[in-house]
Amino acid sequence: MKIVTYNLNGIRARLPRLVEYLEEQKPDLLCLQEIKCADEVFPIDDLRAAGYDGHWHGQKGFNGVALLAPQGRDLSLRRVGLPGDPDDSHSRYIEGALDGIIVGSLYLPNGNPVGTEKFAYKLAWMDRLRAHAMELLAEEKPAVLAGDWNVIPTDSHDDVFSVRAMQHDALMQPESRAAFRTILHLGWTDAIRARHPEGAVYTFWDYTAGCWQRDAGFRIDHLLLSPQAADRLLDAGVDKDYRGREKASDHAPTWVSLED
DNA sequence: ATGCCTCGCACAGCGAGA
Repeated sequence: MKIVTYNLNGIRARLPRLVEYLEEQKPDLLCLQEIKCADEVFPIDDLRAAGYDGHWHGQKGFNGVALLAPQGRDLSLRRVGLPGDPDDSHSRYIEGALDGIIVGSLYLPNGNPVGTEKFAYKLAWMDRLRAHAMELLAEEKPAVLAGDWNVIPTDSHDDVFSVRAMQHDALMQPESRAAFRTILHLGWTDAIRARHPEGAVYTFWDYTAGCWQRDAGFRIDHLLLSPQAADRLLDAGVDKDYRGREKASDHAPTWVSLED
């Protein structure tokens, strides 16, 4: 079972890339982020024509998350929105289940600039995610928390092309990393690092300054596995070549394969 | 120190991204 997380940076601008991905990779479950559209203009007809269906939680212009699975598969919707703050207006979390596996698609706040209310919002959102991640573990089922976590886990070149270039970014701050580690240490497994303990595995390359061409990327799209999911881990990786195609997102699809 | 590029919005540049 191939589960993919893909930050699209606009589902309408990326529709040819997305349909191509579905046809070429045939994922069992796709977690989307930054769809950047209101619910009523989500291009569900185009996705159904490509053989997929799903659930989405949109927002005009910004954010937005979704879950897709092949038509005919029983993808159920468990939750829209992250619990813990009824006043939070950002569409950043949606959760479903397929074949007994719980899957959350999350778009964690970027948090820049550091020292502003945006950074405080990021940390508060991460604390809400921690609480929900605990609730999920208590179910003792296979679960995957997949998405754009907007955290570069370490200073290693395996995670970031240049510490110096990124050191003041919200993705690299000790507080962001501590919150990420706190969630991991509840009992979640970082699927990419479980399968690739060493070596650069980047998931994002900025559009500017020729970052893609010189492989100046970093790792911020993560799939975290509950113990029951980690027991079934077969492989994980990044479908990197989609980043180099025409009208690409600045993120590459990142995936995990679980034993059926 | 800022722009680099790209998106959506709305139809001109601007906010946001990371």
